[in-house]
Amino acid sequence: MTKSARRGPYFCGIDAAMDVVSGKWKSLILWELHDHGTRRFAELRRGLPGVSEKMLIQHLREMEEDGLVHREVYREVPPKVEYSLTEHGLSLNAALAPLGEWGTGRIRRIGAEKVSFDVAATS
Amino acid sequence: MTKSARRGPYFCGIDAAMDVVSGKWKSLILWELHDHGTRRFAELRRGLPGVSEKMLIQHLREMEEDGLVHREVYREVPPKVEYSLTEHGLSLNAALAPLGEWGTGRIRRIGAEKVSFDVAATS
DNA sequence: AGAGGTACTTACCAAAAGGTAAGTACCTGA
DNA sequence: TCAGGTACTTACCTTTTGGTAAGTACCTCT
Repeated sequence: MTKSARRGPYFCGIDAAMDVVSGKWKSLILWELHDHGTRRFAELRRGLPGVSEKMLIQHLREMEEDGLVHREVYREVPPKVEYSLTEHGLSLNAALAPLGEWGTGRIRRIGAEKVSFDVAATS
Repeated sequence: MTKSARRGPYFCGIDAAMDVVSGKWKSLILWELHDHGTRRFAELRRGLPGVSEKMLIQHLREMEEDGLVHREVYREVPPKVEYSLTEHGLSLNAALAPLGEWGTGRIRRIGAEKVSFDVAATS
């Protein structure tokens, strides 16, 4: 009855890697966590302008299932939960670096804009 | 009136790269073209078990628009069209290599299966 | 007292992505 | 003559993905 799969079968390695990275915000979450080391839920939400809370936890849960992020719950009130990258999350991020450079080159080529906060924020 | 966009705005390079690679078969098309240098439409279809003709051309057209593949039409009967990677397609493929290796490692870790022809083929 | 913050969860809805199956026009080989 | 190949195109439908908005429970600050 799980709605998540992400366990193949796969055609090749790229196929398997894309499966865990595809999702509107996943690569951004990866970057955000790599950049800050560890982040709370609300910090991530603020760091990803435009993300909905629903998608944010959905993605975080899937990435936890896939062994990319670690979720540390502090049993206090108000609630505190910290997210960080696991070993596999870190290596995935490293593997994404060349792709990021290629993308930066493409942005230059086509003259695409960067997302600005006023574009991303819904209010 | 074009239904395709893929022109940003983007949060970062990975975002921009993912935009042109996301699509069920795109990375596979990239690999297939890199592997064989140049392929005809029907050769690609046979090389990607399970792909529908609709998605195959849709993806090929988008990748052509994005400057990743070159489409060479030979005005003969029966029709002959050859697809190959452009300079940018080749460099994208190179940038995907580390991701492919990471994915191969993940397949090993979770013990995922490779797609077999009987799984992929619809008839 | 009331606004706003913590981290979610849930129901409902819209848009995007992808699949099926048929049609087109012309050719080759059995 | 008739199946099967070439490279598509089109209409229709299902599945997947993502967004909205509300609710939960408890806290701090003004």
